[in-house]
Amino acid sequence: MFALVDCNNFYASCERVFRPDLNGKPIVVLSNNDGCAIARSNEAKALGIPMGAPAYQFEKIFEEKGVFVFSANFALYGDMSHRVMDMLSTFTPDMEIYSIDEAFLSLKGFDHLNLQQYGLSMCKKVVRGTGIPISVGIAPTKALSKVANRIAKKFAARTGGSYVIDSDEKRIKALKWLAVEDVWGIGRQHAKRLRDVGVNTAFDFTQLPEEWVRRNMAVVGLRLQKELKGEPMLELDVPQNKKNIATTRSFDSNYTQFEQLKERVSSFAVSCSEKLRKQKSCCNALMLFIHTNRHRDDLAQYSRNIVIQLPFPTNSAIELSDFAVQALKQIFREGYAYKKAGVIVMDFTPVQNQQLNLFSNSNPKHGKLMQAVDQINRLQGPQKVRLATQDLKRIWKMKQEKLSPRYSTNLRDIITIKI
DNA sequence: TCTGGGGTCCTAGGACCC
DNA sequence: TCTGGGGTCCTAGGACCC
Repeated sequence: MFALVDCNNFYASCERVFRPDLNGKPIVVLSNNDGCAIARSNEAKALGIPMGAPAYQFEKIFEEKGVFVFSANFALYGDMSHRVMDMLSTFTPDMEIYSIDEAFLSLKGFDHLNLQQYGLSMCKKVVRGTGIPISVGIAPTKALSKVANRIAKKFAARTGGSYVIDSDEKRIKALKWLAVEDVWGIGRQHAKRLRDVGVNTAFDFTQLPEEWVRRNMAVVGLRLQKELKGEPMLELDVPQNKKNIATTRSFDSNYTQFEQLKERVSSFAVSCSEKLRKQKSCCNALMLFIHTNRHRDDLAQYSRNIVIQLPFPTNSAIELSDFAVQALKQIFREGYAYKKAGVIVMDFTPVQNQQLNLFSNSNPKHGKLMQAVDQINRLQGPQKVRLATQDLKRIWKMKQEKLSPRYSTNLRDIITIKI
């Protein structure tokens, strides 16, 4: 059996942990630049604020209904996530952290336990230890544990936050209840096609002939169908190094100057290089993209990307920044108002076994230098040491008007309790 | 005026090899 | 007039996830 544990309205719940006065109040967390709603408390959902809602379109509702709005505080959410995962890891030796707020737990060999109770004990321990409410779904396959989790959450009043699918009756009842577009692994495109052929529920999907599923949804769809029928096709995934690493941002305003973009692009490359070093990889290729604001049809549109193959594998901030700026020179055009850019590094090789090039190689001194930089930044705070090509004047700043304190990761932000 | 960011996997088809 | 068989690798595009 697998358990799928996920945190309820995770980002909103994190904000609530340190603001208990917000219990029962509507909360919305915004994306970078305070752009879109990326998390909502149940109360905010009830007000009809959809996922991804542009903040400016809902300002009036926020105001009128007294919604508490927060800028995304990833330092806080990342730390709270660690705490939750730590607690969960005490319930099984075998666990896969699936996302910032979700984990699959293997319950192999736990058959002697009352699994419903076991799920409830997870809820109790995690909420007590971290303040974050969770839901637990338990079933014989990963896909079914996702279904069970939905039920646990949706009917929390009855389930207490934990639900087990351990019989065919329960499985079929659950699948008949679940709309096909809500199945894990069925997105918009597949959902539409399925609805078109009269498949409305997860159960209908399991009744489709395998050839149809194979033809229209490939082996991924077939695997999913079997999982929903109760035949396990997916194991716990072991953590692997990333195959691509990206740093991309929308800008707070439109950029028209090469110099402005250059500073940002350089910073994105530096950020990628830090992530590369963290997983001890070098990259062999780098992609850069820039584009104007797609939502503005009154402005001239321009969008391009370019991939450059590097002459040698590297994770040096200096070298990657150079390559990114070279790439920018190739695709930058005057006369456009740029709104977003990003650097994506690809085609990794491990640091230990680099293929050297006869004619040009990564500067051997950079390894030591980067180590020193990483160490300083780790101790003194991010971005203490930067490249001169980066935005030294700090002319840009992400819009974050409603940022909460970093309660759990910054000494200055620790709460004081008056007794 | 204001609209996020970061990932994965699979497949078909073209280019190439012997 | 007749014109094989069996592979691999790469890439773009499509689908999905949180």
